[in-house]
Amino acid sequence: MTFSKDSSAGYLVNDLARRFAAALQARIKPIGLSTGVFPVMVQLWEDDGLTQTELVRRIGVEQATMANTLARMQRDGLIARHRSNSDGRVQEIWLTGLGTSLRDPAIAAAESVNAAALSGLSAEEGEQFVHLMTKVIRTFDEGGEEGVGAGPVGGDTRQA
Amino acid sequence: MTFSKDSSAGYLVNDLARRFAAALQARIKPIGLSTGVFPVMVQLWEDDGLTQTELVRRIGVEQATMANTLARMQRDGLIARHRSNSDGRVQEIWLTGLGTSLRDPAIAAAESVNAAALSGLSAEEGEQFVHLMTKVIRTFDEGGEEGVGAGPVGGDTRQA
DNA sequence: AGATTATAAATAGCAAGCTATGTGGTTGTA
DNA sequence: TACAACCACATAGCTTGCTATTTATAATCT
Repeated sequence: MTFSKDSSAGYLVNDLARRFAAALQARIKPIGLSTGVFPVMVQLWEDDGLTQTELVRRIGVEQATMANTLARMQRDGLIARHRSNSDGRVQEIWLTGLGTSLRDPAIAAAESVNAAALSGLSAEEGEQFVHLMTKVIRTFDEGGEEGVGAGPVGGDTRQA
Repeated sequence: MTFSKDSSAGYLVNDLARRFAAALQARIKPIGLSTGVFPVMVQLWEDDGLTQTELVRRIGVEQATMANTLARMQRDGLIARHRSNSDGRVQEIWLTGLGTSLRDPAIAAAESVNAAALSGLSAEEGEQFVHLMTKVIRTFDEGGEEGVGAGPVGGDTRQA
């Protein structure tokens, strides 16, 4: 009855997340990126010119969080924002040359973090790990109304 | 080569951590606790009167983070801080009556989050999940110098 | 057309993490 | 004994997340 943190899924997930973030930060800070910016860049490398709303939908963070992140990204020269002509409320987010150029090193950094983190697991265990996390995320998504979660978190969890 | 976030361990861990945190927050906010405070309370419920340094060591957060968290906890009436007589630098952290009284409901809340989150897994899968997370954390700990991580994170990872 | 409602984004303010630095108290040593 | 080094804690300032509210533009409904 002593609530062992060593076997609490929530405790471990939180611990792991901070470790992953620190490891990623260490690798991408030298090229001018940070953890909060990373998911946005990933989306833009895939589809440039998205709107803020669409980024919010895909990444699953709150609109206010996204607005702040984009402001920092603009300040740091990673993106530019243009008002849409068809709808005066909308802003399209476009990568700058700098932003575009960071793609390959940034993705390499992220993949190296994943590889290092999973290096203690067999290939099979690594797949299991990813599979189980996906399953738990799905549980949060489904149980959202009745019980598990309470926020947004986790945009675009469609089953391909 | 499109860096699929759906199979990136780091991406998934981060997503999961935010979901767990939101779910826990929703359950403990009504009793006056928050996610940052929770690990500190767990330690104090186990060993009251610890010093800040000892809490830092056990929880694995930076000293500055702990100082801020403790300040909020004091402001909110969860703890009191007394200077040690034997060493004028040290402060002992003691739970207030309120802080002590929250133990059972808070632990129940945390356990209900874990149960809900893992409700989509079989008992075996749940154990696997916890086991794999522990293993990945150990990898970070070991590989710390040569490669994986870069911060502190994860206090007291002794193998019982 | 005018008033209401809805939507996109920004802003205010807080929590919780981090790095870097400051400030006293303690220790050890020349 | 004085001073240098060390240690515990606090503070400053940043990022990244959140909720709640505001502002501006569309869209809709009499």
